[in-house]
Amino acid sequence: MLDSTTLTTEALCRSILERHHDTIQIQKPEFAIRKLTRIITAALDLANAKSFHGMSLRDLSAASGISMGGLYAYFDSKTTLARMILEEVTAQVRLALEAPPADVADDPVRHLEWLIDTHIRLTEILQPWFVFSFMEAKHFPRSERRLAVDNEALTEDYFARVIERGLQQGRFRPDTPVLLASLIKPLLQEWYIKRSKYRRRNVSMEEYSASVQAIVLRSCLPA
Amino acid sequence: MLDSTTLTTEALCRSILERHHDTIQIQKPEFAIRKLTRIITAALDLANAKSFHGMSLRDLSAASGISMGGLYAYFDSKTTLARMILEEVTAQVRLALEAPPADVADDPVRHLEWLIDTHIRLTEILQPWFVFSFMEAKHFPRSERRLAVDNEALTEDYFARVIERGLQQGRFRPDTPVLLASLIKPLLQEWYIKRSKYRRRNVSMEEYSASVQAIVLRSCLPA
DNA sequence: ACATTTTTCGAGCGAACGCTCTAAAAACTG
DNA sequence: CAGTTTTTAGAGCGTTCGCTCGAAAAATGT
Repeated sequence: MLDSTTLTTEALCRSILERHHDTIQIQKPEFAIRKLTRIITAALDLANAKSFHGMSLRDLSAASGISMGGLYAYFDSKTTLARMILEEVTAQVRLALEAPPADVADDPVRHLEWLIDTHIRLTEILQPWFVFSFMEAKHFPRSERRLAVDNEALTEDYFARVIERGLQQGRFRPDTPVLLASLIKPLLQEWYIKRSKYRRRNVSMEEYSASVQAIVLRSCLPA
Repeated sequence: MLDSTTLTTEALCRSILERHHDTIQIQKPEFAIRKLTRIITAALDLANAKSFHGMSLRDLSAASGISMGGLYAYFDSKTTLARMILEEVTAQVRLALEAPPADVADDPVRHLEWLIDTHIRLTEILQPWFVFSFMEAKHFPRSERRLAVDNEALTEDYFARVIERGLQQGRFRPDTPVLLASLIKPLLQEWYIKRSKYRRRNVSMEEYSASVQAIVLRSCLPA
């Protein structure tokens, strides 16, 4: 079960530090994590308020309280900073969705419900991270763009495999829309991209999750 | 019926010229439309390849074949250029969706199918325009951002009204997901935002439209 | 206490940005 | 063809960008 007390920004930054320990010039890990957390927090704030391009490193320096030069002890270019965030999002999606509970994995219907609910819960906790990945990915150099594309393909694949299994087991109607797996993804993205709109309308995460589940299941369950 | 021979870039640029005739310094309309078409075409190309921020006016000058100074006879700032495109997209959505054929307007089911199909056809013809509106809107000043938000609210409203009517007439199941109208929109956006993905998979517009219609109708029609 | 390493700092670099401005070219008018 | 208006061109302005670098400061080791 996903838990917002373990999925903290600090925890993700620890993971980032491990992945980039060779390029991050700071020696003391605990020290580095604390500062990296300040940097990433500020970067997500600024990038989501304006855009990653619109956020200057002087902005980031002021918001994080770390000098221009100091920032470059943690990354060697602005693009690397973006890559850190993109890679971490992919890693967390993998962690969250790859291993469903045993009692869920057997039943395609429950598995589908679980995937939808888990994805929404994950993006609720890590909303700024997912918004960043989605909104900024298009504007990056090729290799970084691939990261975001692969990330979406990964999510779609989890759904495609469950739907395929449901069809084979005869649990889903044969005329289930072929594109269903592809079309679930935008339904999940809507939640974090338009988060403020649903907050304004007092739509809870549970309501949203239930609506998506209803739409998906009614299009693949026998009438 | 939408027609790609009347919905040309030139036709939209004529509409833009009329809306901005007071700030565009060129006197001869036919002349202005021809050049404005070159500018907008190049701007959509460049902005969608990189991003609107990433597109410099020197890029635009080179791609459109119009000098730096010449560009400013058509707009007084880069933001105004963006606003021209955003406003035109909103206008075209209005034109396309506001007046359904008489034989469609009476039946909520057919009306819903028509809205979905028409929106997909519209965005197929004007794909670069819609991608621009969606991708770039977040990064603009407040007033321009409002344009894009209103645009989405407008689309959602067309769906919300039809669904409401279907419920009142008892044509739709009472437990139709409350969020259905909001969730149709991301399904329609997926088509133009990920256009290249579906081209790669040989998914035709008709297939896509049918899938979306199936998903939507199965969640609101009685079982 | 000093020596050595690690970390912080922000002024400064070249490049690119949005935008302006004036002189020349082109297009009309009579 | 001269006179007038309209349009074009691109160098140049001030600003901001990503990024660097050497010196100061802090932390650590002996």
